[in-house]
Amino acid sequence: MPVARPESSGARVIAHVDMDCFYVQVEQRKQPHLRGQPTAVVQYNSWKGGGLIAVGYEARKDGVKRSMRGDEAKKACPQIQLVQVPVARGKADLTTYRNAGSEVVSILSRKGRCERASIDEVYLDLTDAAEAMLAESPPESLERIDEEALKSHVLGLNEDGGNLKANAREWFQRSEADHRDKLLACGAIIVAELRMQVLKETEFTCSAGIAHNKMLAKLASGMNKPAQQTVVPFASVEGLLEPLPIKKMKQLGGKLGSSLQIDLGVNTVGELLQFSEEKLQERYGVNTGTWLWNIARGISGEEVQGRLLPKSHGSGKTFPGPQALKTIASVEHWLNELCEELSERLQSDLDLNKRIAHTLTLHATAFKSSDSESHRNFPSKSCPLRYGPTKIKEDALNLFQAALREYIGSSGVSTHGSRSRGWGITSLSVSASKIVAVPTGTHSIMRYFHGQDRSCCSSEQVKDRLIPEAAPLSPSGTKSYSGSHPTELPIEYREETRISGAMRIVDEKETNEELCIREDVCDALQPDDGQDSSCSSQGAPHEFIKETSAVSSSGTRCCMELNQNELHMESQAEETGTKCSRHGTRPREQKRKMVKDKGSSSILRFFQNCNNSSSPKQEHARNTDETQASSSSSFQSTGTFSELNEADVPKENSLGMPTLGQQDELRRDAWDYKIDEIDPTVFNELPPQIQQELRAWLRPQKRANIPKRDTSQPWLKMFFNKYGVVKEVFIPEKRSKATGNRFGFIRYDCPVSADLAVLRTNGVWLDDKKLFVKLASFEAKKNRLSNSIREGEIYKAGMGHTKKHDSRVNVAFQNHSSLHNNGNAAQGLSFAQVLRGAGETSLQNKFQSKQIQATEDIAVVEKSPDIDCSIVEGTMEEVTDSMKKMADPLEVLVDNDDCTTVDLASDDPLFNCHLVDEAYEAPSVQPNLSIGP
DNA sequence: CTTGGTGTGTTCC
DNA sequence: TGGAACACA
Ligand SMILES: Nc1ccn([C@H]2C[C@H](O)[C@@H](COP(=O)(O)OP(=O)(O)OP(=O)(O)O)O2)c(=O)n1
Ligand SMILES: [Mg+2]
Repeated sequence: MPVARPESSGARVIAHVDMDCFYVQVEQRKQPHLRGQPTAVVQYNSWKGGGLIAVGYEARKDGVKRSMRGDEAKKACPQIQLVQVPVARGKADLTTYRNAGSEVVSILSRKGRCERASIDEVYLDLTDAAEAMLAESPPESLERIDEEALKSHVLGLNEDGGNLKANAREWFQRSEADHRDKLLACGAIIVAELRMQVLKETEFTCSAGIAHNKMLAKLASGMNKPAQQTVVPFASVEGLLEPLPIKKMKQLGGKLGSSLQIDLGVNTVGELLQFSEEKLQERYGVNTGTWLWNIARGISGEEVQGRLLPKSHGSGKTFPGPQALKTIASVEHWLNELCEELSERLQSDLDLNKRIAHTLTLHATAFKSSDSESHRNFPSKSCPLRYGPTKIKEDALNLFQAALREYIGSSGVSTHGSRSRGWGITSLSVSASKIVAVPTGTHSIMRYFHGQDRSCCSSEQVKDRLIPEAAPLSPSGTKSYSGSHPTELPIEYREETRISGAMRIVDEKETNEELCIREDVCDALQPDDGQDSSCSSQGAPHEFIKETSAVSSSGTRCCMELNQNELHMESQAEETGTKCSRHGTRPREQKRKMVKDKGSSSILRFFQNCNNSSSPKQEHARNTDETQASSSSSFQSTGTFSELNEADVPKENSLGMPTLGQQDELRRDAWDYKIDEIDPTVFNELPPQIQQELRAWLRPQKRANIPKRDTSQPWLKMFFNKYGVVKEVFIPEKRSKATGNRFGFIRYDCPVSADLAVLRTNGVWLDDKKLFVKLASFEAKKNRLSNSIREGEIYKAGMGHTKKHDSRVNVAFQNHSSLHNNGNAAQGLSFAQVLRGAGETSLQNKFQSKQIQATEDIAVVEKSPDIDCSIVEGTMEEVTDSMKKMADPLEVLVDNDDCTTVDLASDDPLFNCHLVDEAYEAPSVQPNLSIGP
């Protein structure tokens, strides 16, 4: 029953809620005997006791920090209890924490629009609820205000003197208070209730900030940390921000913040006020400049996104040091593990939330030992995502191979069979993104995925059946959960019974509808032979979260531009401006001094690091590189920074800027400090080398360019190693007669498809024939080819996209790959489905489905029924045949860039060749849709 | 192969 | 666009 927002005040009530030492609390709930004890969560304890990722407040008192090793933590706090992160498939498994986060979200989303900001944080827009409370039962009229609310810290209230709670009560009930303050008071009461509810239902404590925008709320939630809440009244904003070190502000904790410090000399938010918006824009770009100008004044119009579920899922692992993967086989093994986890989570998301991911991405990091100076990053690659563990594994491996070829190909390091020659993989990850809710319709996907199991069919049934029994962690609703878990299960068992982290969004409009997606709606949904197509495994949802607001509230969501406009408007309106108070020079000197002191302590730390590490480091240096060793010892011998000048640094430096790699080595092996532990406040007092490094660090990470020595055409190079290993490249002298374009041929070690039909039929390359650019959309293609191709005429079967092939051919017109490429999925268009054998869709009618039995991989953009699409399997002849049988071939516009090399004899000049025209755009990696051996 | 490990989200080109 | 870079939990 939201009350309309009064015109008079655009003030919002925004809360940020952050769980206290979250993973630790999760573990303490699981093992209650840990409560009250100094506790931390580690992963992989075998090496140096593992790495800490969460630290309880008792242990923090002893100086235990996140990212310490387990051994260090023990040293700092001998009684510390270290709990290990669960391990599954040989890697850390964060499922329990995701699920715990979901529990919390399901509670915190009850009172207003809610945004899941991270695994343990949410933002809430409580404006409506606060306005409603103010209208119906304002705090001043309340007999009793929640204890918890009264414990709020209210910035600006002098907390030092006298009774804090009395002060707070007075503030809450002041009748003469500003409307905005009253709203915040209501917000604080609501938040206190929510926090109590979280505690009651989950046994977790959390902290919160309540303010007029996200930025301030976030700032506030961290100010008083375990189990407390902090309110930022409008009037306190200036006083809060003015002395605040800029690095404390969200988004300024990294390079941008350092740049402000080093390049602008700005160390506190107050000092930022002196710069005009134009000045900031000039240095940091229009968007960032305006953003900086605004946040310095406490202005942030960013909306709370109504989103309770993650936008992507990922699974990754690092392989540090000697564990680096050096064979394709080991990469494949780990990719398989990662893909299995990912597939499980995708399956859960589908089951619980009816969401489908459309893009699979592979990331990796690698090193090349044969240095070769082109120190490029391992590229990431993506392709359309097909559901099912086996398909995901296969596609991920293909992506990896494509990326590896690119990585290796450019610098001459070779692969020898599957064994690496000079490369190593130090991290792998797969992720799934472009997740969209499936459209509503008439057919439940559950029936398909779960076969005979009717109980999974409707969401209601799922809810009724699964929630109570499957969720030892948390029944939905208000029933509180007691900590009576079975103690540590064996890993295997736990893995099988683990709970999905995904949550079901119940969309009001859709609750009673079954899903329209059916078996082959979307190629993406074909389950493969893998294990997780069964109903049971991990389908157990533990939460259904009702997406109350947001998702569909079409107008407010999305568009950055709108927000930016709001920003401007707000800066003119009230928001929380301190805009008149620029150039507060008076406290500035003091500030400087203060930060300087802090800075010198950081310098001290720096020296200590140097000294502490000098002897072991020296030893280490001996084991590494001469360069490092020498720079290390030169540093030690000089003893002071001021003497460490250019002459001391490795020769390369005198020639110019050192490479990043060299700097890295210097940084870590010779001196052993971390670049972001240096306090830029004292930048000018740092030794020149370190200044230089800091500047280098600040510079945008350049894409290391592929060395230019290569004279071949860039348009040709885009296809190098794209589909296989390049065996040969040849570039005719002449240009295409038709287009005037340059062109070339790449011969791979495998069959490819490309513009070959024309070449074959002609016998002579390119004579009198046109080259056609591959285009994504039917319309574009039609226009482009209108001169040579008539609608309604069948030319020849072919493929929409060049890709690797086995002995058989797939034909795809505007299939999911095209969708992937032209971004339709990303634009939120929904997918209709074509069901084998059923006759409801237009596509079906056109294709007379009976003749096309193997309609895997079908995706149709509803918006453009004219480019309905299909994939037909078979040999080239078979495919051509079946297309001729189609009732209405009008849409089947095929041009002659669609053919494969699979039929060619090995001595054919075009065997395994790909013709590349300079007008081509770099294609993306496609899943290997081939069938057969 | 190294700001520790595993995930997320946004911005820019 | 996809992909890199960045920022954060
Ligand atoms: N570099 C990081 C930071 C955080 N986390 C995980 C562990 C934390 O428990 C959880 C939440 O992060 P927070 O930064 O909110 O830290 P905590 O919740 O542990 O402590 P606090 O009470 O300070 O919020 O995310 C992580 O895995 N790696
Ligand atoms: Mg937290």
